[in-house]
Amino acid sequence: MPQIAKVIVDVPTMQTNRPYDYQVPVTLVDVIQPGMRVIIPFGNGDRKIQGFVLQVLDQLSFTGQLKAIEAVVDLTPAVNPELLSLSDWLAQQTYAFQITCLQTMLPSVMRAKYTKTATLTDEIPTDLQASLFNGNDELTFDQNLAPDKLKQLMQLQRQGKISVTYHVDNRAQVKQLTAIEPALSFEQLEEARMGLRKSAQKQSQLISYLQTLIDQEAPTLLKTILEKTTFTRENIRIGAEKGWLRQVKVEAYRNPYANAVQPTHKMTLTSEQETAVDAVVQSASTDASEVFLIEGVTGSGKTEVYLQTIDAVLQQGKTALMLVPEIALTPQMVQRVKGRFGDLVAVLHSGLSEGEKYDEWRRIERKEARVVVGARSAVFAPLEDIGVIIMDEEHEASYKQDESPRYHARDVAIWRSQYHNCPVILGSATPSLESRARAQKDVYHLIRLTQRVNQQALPAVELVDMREAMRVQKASNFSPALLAGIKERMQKGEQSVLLLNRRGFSSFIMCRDCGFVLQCPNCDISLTLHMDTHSMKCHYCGHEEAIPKICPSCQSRQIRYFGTGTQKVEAELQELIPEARILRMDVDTTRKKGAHAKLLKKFGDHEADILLGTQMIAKGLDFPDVTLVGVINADTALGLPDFRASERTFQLLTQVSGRAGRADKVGQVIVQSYNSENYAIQFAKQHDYEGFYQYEMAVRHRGGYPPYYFTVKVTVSHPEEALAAKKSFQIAKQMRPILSDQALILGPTPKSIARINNRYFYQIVIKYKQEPQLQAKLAEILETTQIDTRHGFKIGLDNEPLQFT
DNA sequence: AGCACGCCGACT
DNA sequence: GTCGGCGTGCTC
Repeated sequence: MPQIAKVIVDVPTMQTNRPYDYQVPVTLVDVIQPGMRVIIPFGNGDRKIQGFVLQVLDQLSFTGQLKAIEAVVDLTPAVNPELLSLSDWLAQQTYAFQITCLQTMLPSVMRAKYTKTATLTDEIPTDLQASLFNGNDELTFDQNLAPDKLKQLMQLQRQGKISVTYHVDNRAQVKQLTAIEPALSFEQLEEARMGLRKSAQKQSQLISYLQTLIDQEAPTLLKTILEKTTFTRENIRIGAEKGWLRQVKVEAYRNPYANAVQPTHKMTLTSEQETAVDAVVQSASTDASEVFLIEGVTGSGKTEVYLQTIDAVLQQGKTALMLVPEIALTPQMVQRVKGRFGDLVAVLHSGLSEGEKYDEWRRIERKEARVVVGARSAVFAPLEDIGVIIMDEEHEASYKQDESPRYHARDVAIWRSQYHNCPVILGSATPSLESRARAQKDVYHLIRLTQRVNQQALPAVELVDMREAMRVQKASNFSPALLAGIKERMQKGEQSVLLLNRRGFSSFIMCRDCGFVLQCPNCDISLTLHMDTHSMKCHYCGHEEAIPKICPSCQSRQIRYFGTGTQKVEAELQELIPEARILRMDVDTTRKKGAHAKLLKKFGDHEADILLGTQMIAKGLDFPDVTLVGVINADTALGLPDFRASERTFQLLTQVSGRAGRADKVGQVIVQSYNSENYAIQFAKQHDYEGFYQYEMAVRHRGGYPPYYFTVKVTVSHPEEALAAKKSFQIAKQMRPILSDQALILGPTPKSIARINNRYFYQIVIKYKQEPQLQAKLAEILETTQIDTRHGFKIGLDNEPLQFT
């Protein structure tokens, strides 16, 4: 009976965002399964593209001429049934194309690359063949093909002198290594030895060696033999030639953590920790999908709770998924988990090469790894039979992807937990207001860890009012109190960590005579100074140019740096304390792979007194000799027009405060600010999350913000500002009639950076409580504005956006 | 996305 | 007359 496959094709547009029917060729009838990738002809020219099989049916719903599947890419489905249905839900939830969702769930190497080649089928003038085809009869189309050559090719195509073929390249390469195994039995080898000449010492040795390998299950890697024995490549080759041994290819995993990991052991739990573990494990064994919110002060041992929960779940024969913000996925963290569960752990994060990520993914897929630790996209790890999903630092904004599909890993985690009937742990010292409010309403189960494991008091936080400090001294980033603190630690041989809250701050260049600021030609934003590359860069579009020596506007030479970059602060501190050994950690010094870990190791080895950095130093670092944490500018985020500014400031301050004085030494925190009376700073000083939560909830209630309201953001962009504005007003007007009186439309307003990459952005934010028609209307708007994309419009939807600026 | 088709202005 | 510009529709 004829088989039909429903296929999602790799053409990310609104119109092709639906399954297409394909004939399954007889040869593939028993091969093709849902979730496999296939290569299919698509469109008029039958160009070859990749697609995902959704279902295989024996009935067809399509009445036209079917095309047949060309080939299968996978031997086993790349996407299992769970993830297939997750992709469907995700597409609905985030208004993204299903193909984009499917590709997001897989390692990037599994995304197809397409090439197009022209082959000569007829005689053409030799000079043309020489210039166009380089004398060959085949040519690959690519972007840098000169326009005139492209014209010539099109002409040839019209004359029917070339044929165009499409290729789908699969970049996912399995790394293979050569290994050997004995090809004969012990006795046969002995016989072979008899046939040798007396002088063939090495060959005899090889036979003996092979005999020792006979009982081994797996083939031995050639690499290992060459390293550990005296046999050479040539010896092995002769062995193979004489039929004593077989050379086989084995799949190798690129193991990014090949170096031995220190095993770590279970720690004794405090009674609070134990209660937490028990509650979750209890839930795991009842097949319920509860969400636990663990609100635990810094140092309360949340990680140990996670690890012991994972341990219990593994013992139930299930698997575990642990999500960590990218920035917290430090070598320290990985070591800790690997140390506990060894080779059962797969790690997924952006520091791995594409190939390494693919290998880790395959280890999970083949059930060799049963614990996955990773950043946001690890939430799609193909684990089966999940027993618990953990999300550490659940308040972190990096769990939300800021490109399509704009999903929040927390939502995906909860979806998967319902599929697997397993608990979710959301852990944080400073939970997001959304999660904490859900716990209040008993949607989540709240567990509070109030005791620190070492029973030590939280460090004292001292606020320094910079307005005051600046009155008595000249402008500086360092108050006398902070400087004194740093010097004191240096004398005691202890260390300091300094945080530069960089949000909304960076160094730019301004002319002191005319006030000219160097701007990006494509975006409405000033260029940022980068000392390491000696250039000015745009952080939005990547535009780069030389640092001007004279002002382009008034030709003055008085063009100077402004703002507070880490480099500038480092220079100032060095000047103030010449003998200080300072390590700077920011985007520039950690760009290279492994640089982050190297810097941290240096600091851990006491090669520096001071670690100076941006947000990235706030998370997860654990150095016993750090007894002072200084926050250079606590309140830059507070000035931003974002209702989450206070929450972010509170979270950041609490986070860094926890970095001071672990182990046996007392810690101190010095926070410099221009707004020390601000409630976020005050509650952070008191280490009072619950107080902050109550206060902030009241603020959100008054302003009508989440978690009291749901939000959705519509962004419209166009190269012409007036058109972008007009379209956004049109959309707002369409929305109004279907919304109830409870819903509010904010805007349209231009984005705070109105122009990015030569496009103007306008946005609308809809705040609502319950709008049954909203989702359908938004989907409809995406559908109807489809035509406008032809005229340069881009319309994007962001469900529950984290960025409002 | 990328291709064909079809309608208009500028050319051999 | 036709070549080739782009606007429009469609892809199982």
